[in-house]
Amino acid sequence: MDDRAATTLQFGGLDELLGYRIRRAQGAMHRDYMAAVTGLKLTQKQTAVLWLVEANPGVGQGEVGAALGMDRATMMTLVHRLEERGLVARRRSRSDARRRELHSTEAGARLLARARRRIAVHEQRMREKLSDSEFRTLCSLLRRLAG
Amino acid sequence: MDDRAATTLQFGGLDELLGYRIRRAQGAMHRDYMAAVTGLKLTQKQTAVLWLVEANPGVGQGEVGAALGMDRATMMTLVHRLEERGLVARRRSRSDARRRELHSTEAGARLLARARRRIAVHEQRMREKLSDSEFRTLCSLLRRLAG
DNA sequence: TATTGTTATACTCTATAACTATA
DNA sequence: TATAGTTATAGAGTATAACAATA
Repeated sequence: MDDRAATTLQFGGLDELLGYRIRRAQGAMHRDYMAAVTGLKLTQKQTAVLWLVEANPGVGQGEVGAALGMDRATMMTLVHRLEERGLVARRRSRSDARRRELHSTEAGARLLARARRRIAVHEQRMREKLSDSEFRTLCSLLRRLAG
Repeated sequence: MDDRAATTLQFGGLDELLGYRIRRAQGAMHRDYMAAVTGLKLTQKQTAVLWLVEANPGVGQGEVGAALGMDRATMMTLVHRLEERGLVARRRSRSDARRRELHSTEAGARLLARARRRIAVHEQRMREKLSDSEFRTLCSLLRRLAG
């Protein structure tokens, strides 16, 4: 018999903080995401980079980083790993030699296609927790918060 | 002159994913949080642990981890660091020697009090982006998503 | 056998600072 | 001078597996 296990945990207001609520929701999304893409070895961030590179062939490394809220050094780590795995290619820009243009490789495109199908299932599973209208409201509020 | 910089980045649907929207919002919250608690050396997670320990003196390490969505090993890393810094104390439970009861130290309580004041400002700043009613809606939807 | 904590290990994200090359 | 990328370094969160102690 354990008194403590039976006792409800007091949150002392922690669970009323926006920061806490978002962190928990992101944690739940992350775990479901990881389960959904098992075996593909693609994190949320890596997928986002691949996704943007495929949608914007030749996009600058820094632009992708800025779009995803990462600084240059963080972006380097990510792109370096993707390049090592042959999922993206880096090319020097002809118009500005400082730039590195990112391109999706065939392997990258194939892997992204597989990931997309898995993510669709994952998104569907999470969205089922809300109505369509609630989903739109949530997205809109999250966008305002991030902006 | 750079064509690319002038061109709007195509998101190709990425920004319509719930996973993406939450990640971006969490990123924004995290950056604002870190700016708010500058100098205290307390991450969101560390603060959450301190907060729960203070609200539940003698709480089990595993319970805190479960409440925050962390597994035992992850929790160990966190508690270990807090203990090293003298912010929490670990004691063997008398009723169940497997358990470790967590207690806040004076230094931990003092630091948490300072953090709380900073976090209140941070929360206020972020909440200003929404109306009161929107804030409540957002919290409720996030809770559903995490549950 | 099941549970709690622990350790070792590994990977990812994150950022700062200093550096190179280019504009 | 300013910008884009790079490298080195460091801290933090995350999880898996194997292990010890205890129930």
